[in-house]
Amino acid sequence: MEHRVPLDARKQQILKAVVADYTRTGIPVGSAALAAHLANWSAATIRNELAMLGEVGYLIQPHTSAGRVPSDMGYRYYVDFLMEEEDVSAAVRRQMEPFFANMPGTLEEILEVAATALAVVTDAVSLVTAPGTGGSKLKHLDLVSLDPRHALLVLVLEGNLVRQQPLALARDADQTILSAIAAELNSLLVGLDADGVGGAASPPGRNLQLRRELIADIMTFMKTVDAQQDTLILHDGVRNLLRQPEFGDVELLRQVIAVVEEQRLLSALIASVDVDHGVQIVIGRENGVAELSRCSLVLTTYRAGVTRRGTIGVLGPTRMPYGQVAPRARFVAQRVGRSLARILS
Amino acid sequence: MEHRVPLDARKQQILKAVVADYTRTGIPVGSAALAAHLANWSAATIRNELAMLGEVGYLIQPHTSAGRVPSDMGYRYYVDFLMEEEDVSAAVRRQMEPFFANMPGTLEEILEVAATALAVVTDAVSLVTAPGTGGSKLKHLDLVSLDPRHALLVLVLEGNLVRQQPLALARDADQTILSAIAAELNSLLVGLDADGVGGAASPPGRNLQLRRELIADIMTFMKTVDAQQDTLILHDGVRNLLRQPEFGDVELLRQVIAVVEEQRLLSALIASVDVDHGVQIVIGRENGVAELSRCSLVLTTYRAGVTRRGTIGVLGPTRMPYGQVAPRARFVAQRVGRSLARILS
DNA sequence: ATTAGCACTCAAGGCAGATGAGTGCTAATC
DNA sequence: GATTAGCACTCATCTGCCTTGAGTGCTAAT
Repeated sequence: MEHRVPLDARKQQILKAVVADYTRTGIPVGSAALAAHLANWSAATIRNELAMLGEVGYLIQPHTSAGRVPSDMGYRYYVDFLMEEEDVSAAVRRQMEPFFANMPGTLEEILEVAATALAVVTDAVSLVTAPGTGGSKLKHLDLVSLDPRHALLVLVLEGNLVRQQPLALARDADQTILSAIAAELNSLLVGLDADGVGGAASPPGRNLQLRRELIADIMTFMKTVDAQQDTLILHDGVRNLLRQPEFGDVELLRQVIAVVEEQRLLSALIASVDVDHGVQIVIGRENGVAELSRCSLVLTTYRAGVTRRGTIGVLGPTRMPYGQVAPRARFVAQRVGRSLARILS
Repeated sequence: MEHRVPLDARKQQILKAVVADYTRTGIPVGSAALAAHLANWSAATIRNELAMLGEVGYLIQPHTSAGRVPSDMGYRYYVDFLMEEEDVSAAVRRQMEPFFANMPGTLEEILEVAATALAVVTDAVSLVTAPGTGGSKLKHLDLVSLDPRHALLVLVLEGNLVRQQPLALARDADQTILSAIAAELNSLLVGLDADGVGGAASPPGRNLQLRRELIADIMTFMKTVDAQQDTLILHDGVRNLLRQPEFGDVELLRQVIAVVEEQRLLSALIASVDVDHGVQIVIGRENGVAELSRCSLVLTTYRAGVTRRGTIGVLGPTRMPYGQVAPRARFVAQRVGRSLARILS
């Protein structure tokens, strides 16, 4: 189990063929099948090479009389050195068309549509996180009177993210008062992030106490928004997993679905994605989550405005057509970025 | 296959015992097991009764040498006449506590939490629809300048539903102008529903053209919100299905999950729920969706404010402890109603 | 009307042998 | 020295066969 043993050209070609074949059929591939593909060498030669690839840990033999299957390490080598990305075919673009055609107007809806589209064209589970707000700045605020002692705080944050929160007021205030205060606070706070809001000092005058408390409330709420935005993960396409033969074992499947539905483990995993190095592929056990040891992740990021980024990706069986999935994920990420550019300032 | 054949007391008792046993174990129940429970009669007597219950269609025998399983009709009789609802136990309440304890502030989040809690305590898939807005009224609006030709329209609707939409403006307008217009429109439109907004006439004065177009935009957007709100269905707990032995067949499971994820069929089904007749139970084939023929639905409604209602329910295998699931669904629906009452005006 | 007794049915599980895909090794070939 | 044909060997999978036992329906006794 050496680390990244270099391979000569023939071994590379054979490894690549094994991955290709196994990805397509899902059954361990033997020397005869390979010899048919790679006409240059006989089955016997290939058998020798297979044995060596097995020794260095790139291939696994489920049992003595079976063919070979790529190990996690084998996939890693494949992905790093051998994989060729296919262009996103016209057929696939057409398949996604209906989703993108009437792209809706709000952030959440766009992400949802993207998740669905990506799930459809990758035959796996798609994962989409909302763009982190990472200390996003206040763009506008409003106060709506609910009753004399309660108001609804509405914030418009950088990126046209709208969030609302009901607040208890320290003293009675009707809509007229609230509107006046909102106007004052707008001129005071717009352009600041949560910390900036916390440090802002309301000038003396009418309703000082009330304004001070509202500023504190606004800061708290902005921090909450910043925090929660990062953890939201949409997903779609769980149904696709059920078609994969490797999940014929229902217990295995249950664990995977549990991880996807419960999100906790997933968000940790996704948080570790390197920022925008194209597509990042996490293979099998590399992900460190025991329940996902038979799964791989293909992750990329999309841009939401100038500074913010979200993650978009795919969770599927380790036996996945990486060469197709990666460009499709990137494609959807780009479309999302473009759609967001339309609705974000 | 008569319709709703009446049963004498003993047959009722036996049917009830069959349902109870089968629900617990998941394996067809035979005369011996029943004789142990119902000490009054011997296995032979029970065998006779089972045969008769089979003839009228309440029980099914998977094969000659197997015990009996309730048919959809059998479950229907059970649910209508024999079922006893269990109180929601202290243990279950405790299980839900953490979810309800820090109930969040927005509608979507509350529904999401409810879905999770219900899935956990029913061991099935929970379904939650947002409350229909059904012509909800405008409570407040705001306009935020994005750039001279674009503004973000923010609506606060009855029930503190906040929705936003970017708009293209007919002519340049900065934040000062927009704020002034927003104030005017507020006094003009607040309290009206989509149709009312459409019929409102802006008084002559500055920016009349702009105000008119904005009113049209607002009406269109309100209609969109009304429409989309009704179709949203949250779900959680797909993982629970995988534990049920009846879904050992992966293909069957795939169909169910596909229906849940794709929503179309589901929303039609849920839309047919009678308004607030307590809990409604749809058993097996009754639901009319072929893919869900082995599933049942337990549906109820929650109140959101005075007039609005949403649906909350459970999708699980036909073999489901209806006597437990129904009260738990009702319980969660009540808690949702109460939480919404807090955040809705 | 109920029930004990019994022959009968049939799914499920275990076992033995056949099948065949695929291997590793050896010896021949280029 | 590298390649390859040949071949014995391994072992999962499939098949058919048998056993087991749960559960039945029927008959005759209570």
